[in-house]
Amino acid sequence: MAIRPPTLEETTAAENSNARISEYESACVAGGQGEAIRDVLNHIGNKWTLLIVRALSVGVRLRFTQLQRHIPGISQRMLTVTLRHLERDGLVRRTLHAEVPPRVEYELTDIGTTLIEPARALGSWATESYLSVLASRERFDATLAGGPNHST
Amino acid sequence: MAIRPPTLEETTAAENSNARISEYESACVAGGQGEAIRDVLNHIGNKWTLLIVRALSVGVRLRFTQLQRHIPGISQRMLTVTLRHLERDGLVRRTLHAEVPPRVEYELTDIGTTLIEPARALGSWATESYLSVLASRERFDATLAGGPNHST
DNA sequence: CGGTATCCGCTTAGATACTG
DNA sequence: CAGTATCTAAGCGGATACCG
Repeated sequence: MAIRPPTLEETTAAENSNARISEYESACVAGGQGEAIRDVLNHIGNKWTLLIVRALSVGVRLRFTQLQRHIPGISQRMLTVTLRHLERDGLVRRTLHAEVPPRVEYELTDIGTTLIEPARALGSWATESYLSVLASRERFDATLAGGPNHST
Repeated sequence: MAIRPPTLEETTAAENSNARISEYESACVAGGQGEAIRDVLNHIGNKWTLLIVRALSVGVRLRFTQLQRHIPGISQRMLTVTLRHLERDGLVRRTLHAEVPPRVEYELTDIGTTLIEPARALGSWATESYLSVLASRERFDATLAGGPNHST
């Protein structure tokens, strides 16, 4: 795919002749990246998915209870649900060993492994920008303390 | 930060001596990246944020209505709400021109600009993996059609 | 051990109507 | 033009209890 953001000129042109839509834009909407991005974000944007991926990203298979220890605060239910979603999407492989007591192990699939890099990039960004974001929020909230009208 | 995933040996060691927690793990939980990641994901993981960032990533200031045209399907309300969040977090700058009719322009801040790369990485991953994910879902749903018990 | 089932509250997002 | 206000439905996530 050779999709790239439009240049300034293209953007301006698209704005002026309101009817035309650039390749970039059409790629961002329903048929193209928009749907994929939104669909993917609906899954990896939830509370636990990236944390599970990070836990599995070391490349070793982990059992249910091990995962739970790796992700403090997650409930049994949410761990099950999130793992199920990841398995359904083909990002995580679940292996049930028919023993007593049962043993279930989880690992990233090949596709799941390709998520590690983007996820780490995002995680790094989050870590590096977090202080700045927190500071900005404080400033914003302090400024708006008086009026409900944003621009007053 | 010199945080890196633990090696296999470290992980195994951590599992065995259940009490110890590796640097990587502690960085992933509440005090460290976990909070930042979750907080950030709560914002950028919603339905529209990344689409807005992408629209603004071309580096040109866009007006409210222009943004709305760039992101088909977004409602006035959701555009307002999402932009407000981005502004509060210091990722987007809002400029109100005191004219009649009013003109408001939005652009990425410096920090907002640093989000472009991770966002694009994630977007690319989404686009490239989407077909595979969809296929996996179909397989998963077809296999489970019979029984509610996952492992049966 | 590794789940499932149920209930319930909170947040998100869409539709609609109104405004400086 | 660029919002705000209100209402509502759906989804996400937590707590608890029970099961193979």
